[in-house]
Amino acid sequence: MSYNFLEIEKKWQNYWLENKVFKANDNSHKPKYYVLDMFPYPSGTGLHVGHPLGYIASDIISRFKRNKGFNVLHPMGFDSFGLPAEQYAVKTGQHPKTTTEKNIVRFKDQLDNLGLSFDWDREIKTSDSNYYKWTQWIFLKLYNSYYDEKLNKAQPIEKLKIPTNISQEKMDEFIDSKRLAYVDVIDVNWCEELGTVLANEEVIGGLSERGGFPVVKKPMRQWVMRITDYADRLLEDLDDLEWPESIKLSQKNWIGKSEGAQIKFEVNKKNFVEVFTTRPDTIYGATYLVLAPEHPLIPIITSTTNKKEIDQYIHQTSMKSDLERQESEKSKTGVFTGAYALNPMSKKKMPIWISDYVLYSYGTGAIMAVPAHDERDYEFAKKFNLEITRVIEGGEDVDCYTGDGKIINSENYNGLDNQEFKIIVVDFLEKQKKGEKKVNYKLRDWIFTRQRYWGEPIPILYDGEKKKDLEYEDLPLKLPEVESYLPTKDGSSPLARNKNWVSVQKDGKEYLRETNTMPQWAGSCWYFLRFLDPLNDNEFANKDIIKYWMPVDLYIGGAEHAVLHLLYARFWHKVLFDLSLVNTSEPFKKLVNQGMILGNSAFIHRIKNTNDFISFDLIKGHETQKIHVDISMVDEKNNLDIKKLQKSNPEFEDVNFVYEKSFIVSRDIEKMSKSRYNVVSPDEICKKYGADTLRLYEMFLGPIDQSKPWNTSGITGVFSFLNKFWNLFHTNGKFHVNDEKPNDQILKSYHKVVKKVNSDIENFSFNTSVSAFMICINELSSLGCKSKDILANLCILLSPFAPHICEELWSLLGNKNSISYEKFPMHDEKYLIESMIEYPVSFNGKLRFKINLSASLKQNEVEDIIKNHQSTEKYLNGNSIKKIIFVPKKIINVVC
RNA sequence: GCUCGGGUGGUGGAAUUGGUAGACACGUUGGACUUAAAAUCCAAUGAGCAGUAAUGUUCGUGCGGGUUCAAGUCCCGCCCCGAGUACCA
Repeated sequence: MSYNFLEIEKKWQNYWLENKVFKANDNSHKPKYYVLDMFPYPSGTGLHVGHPLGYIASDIISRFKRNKGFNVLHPMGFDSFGLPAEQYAVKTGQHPKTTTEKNIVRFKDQLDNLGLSFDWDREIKTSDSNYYKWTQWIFLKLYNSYYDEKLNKAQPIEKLKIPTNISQEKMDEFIDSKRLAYVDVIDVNWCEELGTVLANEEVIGGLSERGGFPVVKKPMRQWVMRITDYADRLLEDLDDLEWPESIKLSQKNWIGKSEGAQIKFEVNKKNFVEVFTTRPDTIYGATYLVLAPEHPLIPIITSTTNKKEIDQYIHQTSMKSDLERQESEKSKTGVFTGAYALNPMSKKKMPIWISDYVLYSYGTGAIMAVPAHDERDYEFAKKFNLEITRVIEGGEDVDCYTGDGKIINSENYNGLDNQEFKIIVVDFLEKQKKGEKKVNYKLRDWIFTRQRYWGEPIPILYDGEKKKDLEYEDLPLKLPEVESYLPTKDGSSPLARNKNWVSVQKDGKEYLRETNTMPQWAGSCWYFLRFLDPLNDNEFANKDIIKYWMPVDLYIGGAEHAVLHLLYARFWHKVLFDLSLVNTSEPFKKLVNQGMILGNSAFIHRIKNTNDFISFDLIKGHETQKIHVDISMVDEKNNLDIKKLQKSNPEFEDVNFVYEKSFIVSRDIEKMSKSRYNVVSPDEICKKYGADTLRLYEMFLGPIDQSKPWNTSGITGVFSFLNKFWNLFHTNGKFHVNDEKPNDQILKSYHKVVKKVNSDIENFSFNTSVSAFMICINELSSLGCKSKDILANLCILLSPFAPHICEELWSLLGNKNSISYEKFPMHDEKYLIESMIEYPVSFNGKLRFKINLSASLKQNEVEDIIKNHQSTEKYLNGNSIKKIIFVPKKIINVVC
């Protein structure tokens, strides 16, 4: 008989909600702890079993910290602007607001069913105008700030020193060129299928991150954020963060700092080609230059004889999409300009070429090619038969050597170490005014506008080309109603359809509104600040409250946001910090990535060009096509319920199923999603086993940061553990405990689990804590423990993992308060040492114990325990102890 | 290609960081209860060999070497899988 989890769980969920048990206090004498989840996008499918993984982990930490005496803030909200709601709106004509709100209700309900300890009084939605008012306000802060190179921080635009004696127009231009949010006509990533521009971070291998549609480069007028000014600080401050190394590394790579030199190559008296290189030491091996096809110098220096060929080449490459450009990676293409430049060191004449393997967007858009020591240059030189000169000794067995070595073929400098020579070259060129030390970044400015409906409107007005920012009183600038949410192919925003909204009178003047919207990342750049003070009408959050709670002590979410959300949020936060609006330079102190829970998709196979579906066991020799089927149509042994399938989908009524005994499907592990028909909802599990079981099971599945396929087969083990726990303190269905003092064996078992759980939670090793509980309950069962004290402490210990059952047992013990703020139990070292010395490690006549001393016991106390323990006697074999040697923290040698 | 992770029973995964390898759970097998099934409980369960048995013994953490009294863990050289990234000069 299982305990009545349905009744118990509902009861406690209501109790927590009604009594606001998890309400965080903004001024408390307790130390604070801010636990944050990456808030979800409320999709139409609701939660699947993968979502709660991170939420359960953060909830365990929240509850643990509460029991440890911290004032815990654990809020939740919704990142409710975004593409899917809009795409759904385009399809059905329903307002995205309506569907989003419906989805949020469903999400909240599902979250509450899991017993998560959120402070719902602080709920926020990014699409709520009370929220995006402040997103717009921060946007204007960025618009009205510039980066002061000397102070190395952002400053209000009023402090900017503007050159005098220039026209008003020039002045405006100058100011605009310094703003952190600025407008520029630049080559952007245009995705026609999505009808919008995308940030560099949202393009992966020439395809859109969302949907995988082709992206082309196209010059457009866009709002851009000057994130590049922060490149160095975003890089350096990573060192102090407790983040997974892999995430730090991704951010480092994305920022892509490289140190080298910028060198001028003279073409004629008037013109020179400037290049960036990290290898100035190879300058004697630079035998030609290459310009990107977009390079502005090309029309100036090209000889008339080659003009036709060059124009054709430039035209060709401009037609290529990013994807096509990458595909042609293997074979290099290019044309000769007919012009030459002078190598400032070797004084040799170098031909200038044009090729698309040089990117205009990186460095100076031009390179000095050193074919002997750079693989791309080598390939190009081979193809076009250009000179290859070795200038570094080493790698004789390869055609192209990229390592270090002694300098050769470099006139007076031969024999030097190449790293040494690097410095000499830069010094020499600096004196000649032909070059300088230079740092380059891969990071580009953040393209900020989207040509979409369902996002924050940008609070800017236009009077022709002249911009005017809205004032505080004008915020929020609410999203207008439009006839159609459909994006346009020409790149204008759906907001432009509402003509009444677009034209506006202000101070007796006619203006037009900006019609683009902000990207989805905008709302999530600062939401963790709004949670601190969500109802504040006068500021985005009160300064004292910010000072109390920030930074976020623990941030839990998926690793897929490594360079998107996490980089943008850090950038905004640093701007707010520079403007003294927040008190920390980094928002998230510790970051933990939960792994993804994958789905176990099922497939049926159609024989190509027929209407026959063949069972997977008979598939050999057939060419087939895989089609997803809903996993609810399939049993554990991979048998397909054909009737059920045909009933739910009439498409399959007229097809022929070929099989022997039963129709077998094939399986594959994939990301969980509606389109793959492999979604498992937590609701069914909660109904069948309860939320406590689901919580424990998800934690038991494996290490929190690991991705793993969902598989329900082991859930009975966790479920029966909870029942054992319940039944241990029940006799014939009645609650049954006693006041007896627990014996040593019980205490040993109890202290073992206390220690394990304490250290495991700190290390995010939740799977092993669950195991430790199971062992403990098994041991206590066989020892027949019914001790009141033990139960009380076990309830507190287990409550972060399985809060409902613990609250119930806690109240059965006669307690009136929620368990949520009870003191977390601590272990007694004495009992642990005894169990550790039961298994000594011995060799060479010495008896050794491996004991992890955690300092609460003194050395002589440990000695006494060892001397008096029965198992010591057994291992000593009649010898007596002469000496006990303590090696710090690790092994104890007993010499006999 | 480069950069990170990671390879342990039939499965998910433990192993106090160099000290009993396989905790815990699933699965499987056998047993108890039951008219029967479900549920529950008990026992066995890395592989091999010997033994009626208790037990003994050999092999065993992707492969090949090495360091050490002792290696899943450290070092060297390979193989495979996963993730990220991609002409960044």
